[in-house]
Amino acid sequence: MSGKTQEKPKLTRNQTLVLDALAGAGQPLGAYALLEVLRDNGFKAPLQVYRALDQLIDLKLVLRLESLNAWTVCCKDHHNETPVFAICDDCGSVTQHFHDGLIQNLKTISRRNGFTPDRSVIEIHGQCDNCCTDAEL
Amino acid sequence: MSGKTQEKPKLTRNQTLVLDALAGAGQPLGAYALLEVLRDNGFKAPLQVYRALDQLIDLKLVLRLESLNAWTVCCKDHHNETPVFAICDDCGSVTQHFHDGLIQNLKTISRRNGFTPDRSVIEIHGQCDNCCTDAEL
DNA sequence: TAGCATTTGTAATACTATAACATAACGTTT
DNA sequence: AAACGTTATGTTATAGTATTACAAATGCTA
Repeated sequence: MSGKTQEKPKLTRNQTLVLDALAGAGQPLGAYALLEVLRDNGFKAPLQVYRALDQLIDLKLVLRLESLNAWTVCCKDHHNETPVFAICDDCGSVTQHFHDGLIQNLKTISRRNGFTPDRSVIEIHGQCDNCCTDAEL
Repeated sequence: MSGKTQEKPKLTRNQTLVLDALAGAGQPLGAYALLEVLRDNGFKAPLQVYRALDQLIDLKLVLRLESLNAWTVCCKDHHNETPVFAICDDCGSVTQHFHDGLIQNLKTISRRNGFTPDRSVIEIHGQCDNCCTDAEL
């Protein structure tokens, strides 16, 4: 408990359950995987998951990985920055990275083309350190 | 015509049909939209579309828009570069852009984290020039 | 507590993608 | 041309992902 963690503007029960499930998983989960995880908590239908996810995304607490059809918790202290996801296609691990220059380049591309950016999807697929090392053996 | 257009290493019938349908659409199409377009040409099942798309992607003639579940033709003369897609959430128009610096940024992020990149997804959502102008009225 | 907005529950359905298996077309070697 | 392996195709069924529609419950606020 360091300082002020007033991120949560009082989440509802379902939102809290979904957020905790994602945080506990340590990796992105699909909607139906979340549903299975939360059955013990009374979840019975996909919509309960999808609704909570939509709201958590609005609150910038959760991010969607478009190329995986999955969701993950937003990186602490970076709730207003666009993340770059590095997705290992071998082991499924996903890491988040932040790079100001890259975001500036996206803005430059947008401006040059008269495009008004709202949100960006940046996902690198490949192999993580562990899996590369394994492959060398 | 102009010069050597030896891009096509002899496409099969279904591949040609799908590629032409995408090129003719002028915007990304979903798999089932393609299926409808190609029913007159004998297409009857989604798999015919998905298989042709997979092959065209391998040939780098078609690209998938992950956040739209749709596909579009690869920009001429850029078949080996990673595109940045600008997607208008109002009118659905999609444009492709190429930016070396941005790709370098992705490589830098990867290298710093011991990640070996294979393919990247870069999609900006927002409003295109036309739709921004309309909104100002 | 009455009224209104938001959240939740539930069932049904729509949309997207793949598995499994049979058949046909193609290329190459004899 | 016949035999073979390979690739492409056709077809049905099914798996995986997401939304619509409507009813019921909850929470806020006047």
